[in-house]
Amino acid sequence: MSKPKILVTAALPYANGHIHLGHLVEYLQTDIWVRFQKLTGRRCIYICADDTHGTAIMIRARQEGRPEEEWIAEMQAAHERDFAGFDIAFDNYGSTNSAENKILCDGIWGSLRQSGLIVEDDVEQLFDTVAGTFLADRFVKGTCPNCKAVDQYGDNCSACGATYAPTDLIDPVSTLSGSTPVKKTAKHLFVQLEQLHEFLDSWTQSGEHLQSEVANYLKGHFLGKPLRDWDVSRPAPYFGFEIPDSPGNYWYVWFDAPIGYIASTWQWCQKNGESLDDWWKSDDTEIHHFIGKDITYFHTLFWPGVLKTAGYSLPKFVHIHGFLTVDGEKMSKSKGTQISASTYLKHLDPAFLRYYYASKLGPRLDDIDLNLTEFANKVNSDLIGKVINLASRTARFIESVGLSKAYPEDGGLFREFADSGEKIAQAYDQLDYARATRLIMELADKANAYVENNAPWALKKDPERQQELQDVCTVVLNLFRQLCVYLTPILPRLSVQCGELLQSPIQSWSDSQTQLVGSPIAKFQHLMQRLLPEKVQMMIEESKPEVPAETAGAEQVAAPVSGPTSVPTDSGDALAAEPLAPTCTIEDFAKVDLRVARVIKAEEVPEARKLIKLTVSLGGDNVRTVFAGIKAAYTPEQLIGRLVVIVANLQPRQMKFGLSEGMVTAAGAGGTEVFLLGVDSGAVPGHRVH
RNA sequence: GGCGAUGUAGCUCAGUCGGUUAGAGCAACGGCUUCAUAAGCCGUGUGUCGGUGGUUCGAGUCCACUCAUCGCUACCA
Repeated sequence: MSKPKILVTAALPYANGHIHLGHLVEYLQTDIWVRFQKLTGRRCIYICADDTHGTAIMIRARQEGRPEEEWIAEMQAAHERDFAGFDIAFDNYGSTNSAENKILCDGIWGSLRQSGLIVEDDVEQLFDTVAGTFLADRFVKGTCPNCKAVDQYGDNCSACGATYAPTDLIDPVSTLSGSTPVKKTAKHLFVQLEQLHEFLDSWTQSGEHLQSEVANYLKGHFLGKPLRDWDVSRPAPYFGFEIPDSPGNYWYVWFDAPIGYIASTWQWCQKNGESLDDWWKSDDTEIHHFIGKDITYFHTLFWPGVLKTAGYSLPKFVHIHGFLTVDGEKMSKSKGTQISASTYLKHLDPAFLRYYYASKLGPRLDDIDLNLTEFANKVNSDLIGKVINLASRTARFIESVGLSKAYPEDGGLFREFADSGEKIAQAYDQLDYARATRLIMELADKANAYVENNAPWALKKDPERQQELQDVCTVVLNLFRQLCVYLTPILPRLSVQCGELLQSPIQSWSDSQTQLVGSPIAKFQHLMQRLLPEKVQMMIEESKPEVPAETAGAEQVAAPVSGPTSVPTDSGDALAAEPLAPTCTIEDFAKVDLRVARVIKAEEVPEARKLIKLTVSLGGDNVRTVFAGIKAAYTPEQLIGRLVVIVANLQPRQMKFGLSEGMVTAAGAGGTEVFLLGVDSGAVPGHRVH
């Protein structure tokens, strides 16, 4: 009997902020696991979506003066771009604001109604008559009813620690409008979770679905007493889905958010001719949720309760991870340690972070620390010094002859590497990536020692020993390939590069068991650049706020995934003006060879209206002529000497004024709005852009 | 306050059912090597395993207390 297929979800990022390195712990942990499962031949899909509803989005859109839909579309595009930048490969990335989600919410709501779980009750809340909306706790400030401290939020007092309802605040003020809110009663709908108490007790405590500390936490914190009713509705105005049988009321964002997992799966099913029931109502599918520890409650009590009631499969496992700290402290905007995904990508290779996180991630809820010094050391030492170095110190020796015809005697190394596959696979499967990387690096050490003991550089000098040289390099490159197979879930790009170098793509975990002999190898080129510590510093500097952090207010609403998220807000005009192109694969992108080049000459072309004739150097003798349509934005003098990024393998084009042998990349709308792409210091002509 | 966790070498962490002189990687130091992206190899660790007390022939490993750190504490998203 074949193993069940696997459906994996990561928490839905909230459409109110950008992805930062804290969020990425989860998406990378999940991506690595999915890639591992796929590599071993398991049928597995990775599902995610943007979480788009709620008061915070509504308020934000109002502040921006545009429709919520526009705002969330823009955020979603940014999220997807960030994920793609880190090689996080979702099978489907949906949105909770989708037609599919609405239909599913309706159905699940019907089940809850039918099961008699829904009750109505009046809730008194503060209402902002100016903004015309009920106020969530964080949108109200006032004087603490207990200690009389002023300027406290609606839920608890930072001075005395008292907790209270916002309606208890003395002299409350709405942070939205500055007006004095009034008390107003509205009807809310509740889910009586207590009716499912017995089921939740056994599901959470079975030891099969949760980490033990999570089960303990739930037992101690919630399950020891009656479960409270869960308020799942919000009165208008609210950005979300209106409840069909309760007009004027909307589902609370946390009701429809997890249903987004199903909705996104449904979209995937539609695209791939699959049946949703095969994935969400079948014993032949294991559902695995990956979440941060801050949203444990929703995924381990409420969500199983909903699934159970509505007749969907329960999660096989909810994997919960800890938070990210940077240099041992909470991420801090002012210290520049709250680093956005896009800022990271401007400076550093995503492979670095993928590897570093992997090397620190275990199966438990401990927080993981991004120690910036260790980050640079470890990445350089492990990836460049140990693994990649194996290829770069041997491949060149046998570029012309390829691999030996028969696999040489290697003292059992290949066998040993192959046999380690099982242990490494087990570590991956158990989410113990730290162990997996440790095991892989142990092997890399052995491979390097083999190089040392067999000194191919000495063999090279002796014409009598060329066969030996080829044999030694064949062994090392085979070991290198085994390491690449084992690292594929973490470093998919390296895996592809290894396939190109040895002209045999890595397609399966079992590739680590087969020897490559008698085949040619490609000309060696660097597989990865070293991590320069100064780039880390630049990244931190760029992450620091330019102005002091704004005081608390509507801007600072937490995202559903760990960590604070307020970041500068850019307008969506540029994106709207030119919508995203259809998705391209990494292979598509790899066809375009972008190179850093230096402008060594720039000349006016008198007859041309838009063109400047550039002579650019890729280093050495490699000089070419490029015509660029940037006359309105730049003068030739401004260009000489600077570094640009060019498309270096573009088919040359005969233009009126001469042959253009490439294209200079630039952003902007055109005309005077043209901004050449530059590179951070450190790059030199000839560097490829990856 | 309650609850869940964590506290082992300068840093990040392993230490399985309690059992001989407590381990790894990084960093540091010494030597070797030069094929490689100043990469590699060999060698070097006097750590009261947060503290106190207890159980035991024996505890980093179990128990109690204690200190420190982190997180959660549902109508916040």
